Amino acid sequence: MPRSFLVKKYFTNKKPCYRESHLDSQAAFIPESFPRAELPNQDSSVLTCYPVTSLFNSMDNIPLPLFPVTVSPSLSPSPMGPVDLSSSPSCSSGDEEDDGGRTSDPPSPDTLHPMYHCMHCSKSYSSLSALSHHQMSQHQPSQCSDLPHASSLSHEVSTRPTFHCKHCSKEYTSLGALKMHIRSHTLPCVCPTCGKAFSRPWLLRGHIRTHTGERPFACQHCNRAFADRSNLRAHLQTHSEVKKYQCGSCSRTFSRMSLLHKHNASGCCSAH
DNA sequence: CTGGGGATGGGGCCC
DNA sequence: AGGGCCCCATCCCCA
Repeated sequence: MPRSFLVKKYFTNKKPCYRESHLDSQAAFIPESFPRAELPNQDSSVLTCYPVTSLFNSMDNIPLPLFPVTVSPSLSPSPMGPVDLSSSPSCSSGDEEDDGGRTSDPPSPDTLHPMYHCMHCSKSYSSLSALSHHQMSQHQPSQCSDLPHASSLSHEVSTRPTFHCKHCSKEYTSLGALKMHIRSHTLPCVCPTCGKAFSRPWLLRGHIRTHTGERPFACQHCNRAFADRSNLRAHLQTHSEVKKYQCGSCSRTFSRMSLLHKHNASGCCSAH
């Protein structure tokens, strides 16, 4: 089951272009077979994640919260616009309220409330007891037995706490998942070279390779090497006669899902 | 137009 | 619980 693509659409339209043409000349063969991605020692210092709430402006197109969640003013997007990151090099100063410059996310405890939803109506409560009281008073069994799905819904499901993102309408069943998601809003990992911000340290590491030219993932079949394992995987498909992604109608195979999608979109099979 | 490379995003899993 | 990594996916660009 695909995972990430289900929620990505918010961000897809405005990707900055970070192409570095000089990288092509540095695609040297690396004799090691599929080493783990590692950064040179010199990069260890740049892996620090810096809080940059001001970059949050790029998320303007994110839907407003649909739920009455608590929003800390300090975490709100800055109205000042993008900040000159080059002038604020290594923040990790500890006075940031968000995450203190650490890699884990801001959510201060008082801003992350699990919400309990009534399965019979759309009301939400910040405590289980409040929900129970609501259900007892408003949805007695005799009152809700005629609800369409009342019998099929388990009590556990209805009272499972959910954690809402205060920046968008997404909700999660675990605090960890929510924290991970919030990073996509706060983008705490900033490239010291260009100021580009990322949600996770390893994304930043991959990005830094675009500056350093490091390509730790080498193809065993040719001399190419890649900075990203996924790109190597896609490349390996080009060495295969039978590609991984096959058109269901014409049996033609493709090395990438996107190519298959293009193929389908072009009307190869549907046009007939 | 097509195929491929580069860059990036995000949920889930593992440690 | 949190960080790192895996895997999958997408978009852009170029040959």
